[in-house]
Amino acid sequence: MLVNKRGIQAQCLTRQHMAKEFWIGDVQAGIHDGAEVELKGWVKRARGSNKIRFVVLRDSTGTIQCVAKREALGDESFEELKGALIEASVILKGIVNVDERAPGGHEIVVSSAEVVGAVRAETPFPITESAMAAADGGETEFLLDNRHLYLRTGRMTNMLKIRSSIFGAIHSYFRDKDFVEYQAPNFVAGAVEGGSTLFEVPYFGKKAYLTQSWQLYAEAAMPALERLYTIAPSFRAEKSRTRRHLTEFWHAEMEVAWASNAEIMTHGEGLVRHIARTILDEREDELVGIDRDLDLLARYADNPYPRMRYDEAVETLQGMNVEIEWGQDLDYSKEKILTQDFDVPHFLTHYPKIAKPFYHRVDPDDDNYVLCHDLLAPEGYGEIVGGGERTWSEEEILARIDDEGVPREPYQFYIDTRTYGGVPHGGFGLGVDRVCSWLSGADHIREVIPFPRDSRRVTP
RNA sequence: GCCGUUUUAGCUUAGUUGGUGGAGCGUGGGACUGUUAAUCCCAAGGUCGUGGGUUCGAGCCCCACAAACGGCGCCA
Repeated sequence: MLVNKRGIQAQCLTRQHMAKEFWIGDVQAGIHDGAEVELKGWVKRARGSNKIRFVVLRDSTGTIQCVAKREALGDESFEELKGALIEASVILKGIVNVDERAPGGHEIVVSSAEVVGAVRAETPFPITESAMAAADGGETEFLLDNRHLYLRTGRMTNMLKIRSSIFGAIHSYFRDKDFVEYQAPNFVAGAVEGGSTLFEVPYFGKKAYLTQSWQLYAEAAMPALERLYTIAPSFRAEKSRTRRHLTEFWHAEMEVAWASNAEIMTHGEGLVRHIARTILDEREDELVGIDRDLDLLARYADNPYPRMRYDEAVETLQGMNVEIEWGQDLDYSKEKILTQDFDVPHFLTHYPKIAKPFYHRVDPDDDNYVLCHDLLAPEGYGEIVGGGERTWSEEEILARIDDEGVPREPYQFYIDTRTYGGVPHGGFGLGVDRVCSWLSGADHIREVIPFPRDSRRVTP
């Protein structure tokens, strides 16, 4: 166990006035060697004989072996500890012993034991590590039904910590560049993406929808804040059953006034590379814990992301004998073929106008194209960022809304952004869960969010 | 919406040409003073997803339904 990179000192200071004084991660880092500690945690596993018992205790910071001897504990405490089943919560007191025989190099020689929250034998903890290993770590129906308990397992704990660092990295990237965090409503009247993927909700006798994106409301605030971002849930009623889709997902979006497509892409690349760097700095142990290749992540953090026009991508695919016609959006099967040889994410730019919604700005140099970009992740994880310049003149936005047969009325506030001092601007949306999934090497996007929502599951 | 696969103990699973359903984990009991997913012995725990059919006989063959999972379209 390595010394925590954020600094042991800081960890102790921030926690010292809490009801819980000692943390397993700190003990394994060696800062309590030889001292008496009181550990509060949960039983991960236990083994031993009638005279000596080894309890592997876990808390949010790690695991440690605790050695309990009958002669030292006394019969009563020893028997109570023997009855502490997997996931029972306990308080153990003892001396920290440096011992090579213990996993992690440290163990607790227990002097007193108290079971706080017992687990009954009739209802043992249903998830066993060995059974999970037999299931190959997969997301079985059983584990999804017991998600609230599955969160306690080592793999999920690692995932959730990595996820936390990714959220933190998004905030720090934007805040370091003087972006303002800004919130949009989740109940909305109109669509951003296709209308067929709207979740309809009854709203006092009217119909409302769950938002698909923060973007339109961000554009309304763009003239006030100029550089803004959010991290918020977006909702899409897609019946997609893939490893990349959720019906409720976390969306990191940004909007910048006076910015070109190229400038927005620079932010997209900067953000993704910053995220990769941050988890390498903050979550090395957790990434190793889920068997992620750190060299791959370093490559994603340290190298520039190439940019390729849609036309080039189509030509490349046609050169590989893939059937594709100009004007088609790239579906996943084609993305996958295109990205299979990528060693870092690639931007695809300048899609045909007919493949994209009305808010994308038409390329003034060639009105068959729009000034947009998608960022495609390697390893088959697909699109992680979509963005571009917005249609910003009043005349053009009205024409594009009418062309696409979209009603004007729900978008009046959006049109007003152009009516009153419209300026060139753009932004992007990043699928946070997709980034978590890709950077952690997960088999499925469900693995990186605590309570996944898809077209067939809203429980637990 | 479409295509495919699966469903056996609390969990993970084996189950041959149709002939009395086995195991590992977990749980209970026992043995063991240093274990590393401890080991060893014993025990409890199964209307084999539901309904129907074929057969002397169905976990296995046929039909219907259900649920779950995987994939596609669409997207972040």
